Amino acid sequence: MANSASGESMIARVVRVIDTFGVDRTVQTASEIGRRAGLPSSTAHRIIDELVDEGLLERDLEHRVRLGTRLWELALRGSTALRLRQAALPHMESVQAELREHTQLAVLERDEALFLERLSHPDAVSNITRVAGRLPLHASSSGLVLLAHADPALRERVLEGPLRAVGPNTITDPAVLRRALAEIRRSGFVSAPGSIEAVSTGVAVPLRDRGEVVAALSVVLPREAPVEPALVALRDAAARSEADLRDDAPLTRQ
Amino acid sequence: MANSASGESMIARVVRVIDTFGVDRTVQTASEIGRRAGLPSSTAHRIIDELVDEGLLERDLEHRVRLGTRLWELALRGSTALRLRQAALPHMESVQAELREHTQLAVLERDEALFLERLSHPDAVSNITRVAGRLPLHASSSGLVLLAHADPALRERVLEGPLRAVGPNTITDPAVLRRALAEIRRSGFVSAPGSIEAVSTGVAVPLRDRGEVVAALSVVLPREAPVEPALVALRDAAARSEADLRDDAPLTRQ
DNA sequence: CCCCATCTTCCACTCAGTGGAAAGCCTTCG
DNA sequence: CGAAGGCTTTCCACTGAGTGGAAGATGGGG
Repeated sequence: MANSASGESMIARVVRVIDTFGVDRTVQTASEIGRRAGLPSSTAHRIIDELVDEGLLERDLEHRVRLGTRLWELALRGSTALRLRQAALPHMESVQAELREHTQLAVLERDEALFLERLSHPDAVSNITRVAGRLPLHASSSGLVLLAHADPALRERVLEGPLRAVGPNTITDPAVLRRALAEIRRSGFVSAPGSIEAVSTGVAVPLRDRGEVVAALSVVLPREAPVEPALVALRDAAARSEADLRDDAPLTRQ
Repeated sequence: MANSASGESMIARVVRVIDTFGVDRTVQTASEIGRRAGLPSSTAHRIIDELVDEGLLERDLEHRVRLGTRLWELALRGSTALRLRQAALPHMESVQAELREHTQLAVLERDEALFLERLSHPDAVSNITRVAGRLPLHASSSGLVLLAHADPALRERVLEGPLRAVGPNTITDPAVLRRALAEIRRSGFVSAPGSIEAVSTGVAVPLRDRGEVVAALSVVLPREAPVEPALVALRDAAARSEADLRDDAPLTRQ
């Protein structure tokens, strides 16, 4: 029966195929991919064959399939994510060298925080954040900063939605969250002890491009560590990153 | 007329659309994308609309189109590129801090070197390498290492192809290149003064995963700088990165 | 040797996708 | 202020890219 019984498009199917891969699932057989993507086996094989031909997926000698390097290249080369990371990375390195803690860069993706970069430090407290990983907006310091400066319609949707606890101190009361977000906008930063894990405090500041908040820069401190030095370092790093974004702007203005 | 007059697939068209973006072209109108991808305007608009719906592209309020953050996420989350970068990044930072020079990580992509990471240093000499950028294999220190350890069939194709000069000292004689590659395999590193730019020397070593060369780790030094300290630092970084890859392996063994 | 999972090939069938045409919108320029 | 040009949106008759079940091949493990 052609085309698909469900009426879905080829693009939707390709996204579902690529979406089956994750940090914890970097290699699969074509049959596994098909099952996870909800596709008949012969259809899955055909689509995967073509993605391999285009370099978006790669097959090894045992027929196992991985995401292709070409896909990585296409997705990064002209991306906002790369530009943000390039601008922020040297300054994140400075923060991390000075504070000896995890340092992170996140952006808003739909209704979650997506982490573009995470410089881990062996001295630092345990932290679940992953590069290309997501966390709920209300349950991470980065997410709180992004939510505070987000489009009001999105903010209201998040405030109305379920606010599930992730850590022992995750804010789950909408009224409390609303006040916290207002305070973040006023003060320009957040310090969130225990929002994700009991032993740590996330500290985050906004990173702006032409006045708009485009990312959040954060560190993860031990729970009782003083916040002020981290805040100073983060604000400095954000300011320098913003300057680099401005310097870079003519290049991207096509 | 349906389907396409050229008989090409939807996947091929989507790749052509995304391929129109690059470091020097991060924002375009849908009409520009269509022209560059060789698609009729209405077809281009329709494909772009759907890619936007899936988050692979994003449209701003002026109808300009960028690569989507969702595409970045899908391409990175389960990718070999991310895994290699995560393993290597802390050690690249150490190399860069010690040597105060550009530090790079590259993989083989078809018949070129693709740069996964590049830690730039303000003190360092000028360098054209870009993250998600490519260089010919024979014309960069990273590329030479990757080529030395590549599949023999690929190596022969490169040796037979035109070997264009990129810098003043790029090797363009196949016999000379063949000997250089053999020496790299013997010695385990390359020092390539002027292969890209007159003022600099690239030094690169292989990075292995389960015995196979999966990447090249390199630094770019001033032309007359001593190579030995850089080589020691790179070898150490490669060894530590390889250890981190081994530690990480159970996670990715699904 | 059997079982099971994966992969490959086939093919009748059909609707996702096509692209030219027309019209609307917006910006720039004279 | 109107014209020009480029972009975007909508329409729709048309059709081949894409479908998925069936059958068979392959290979690993018990």
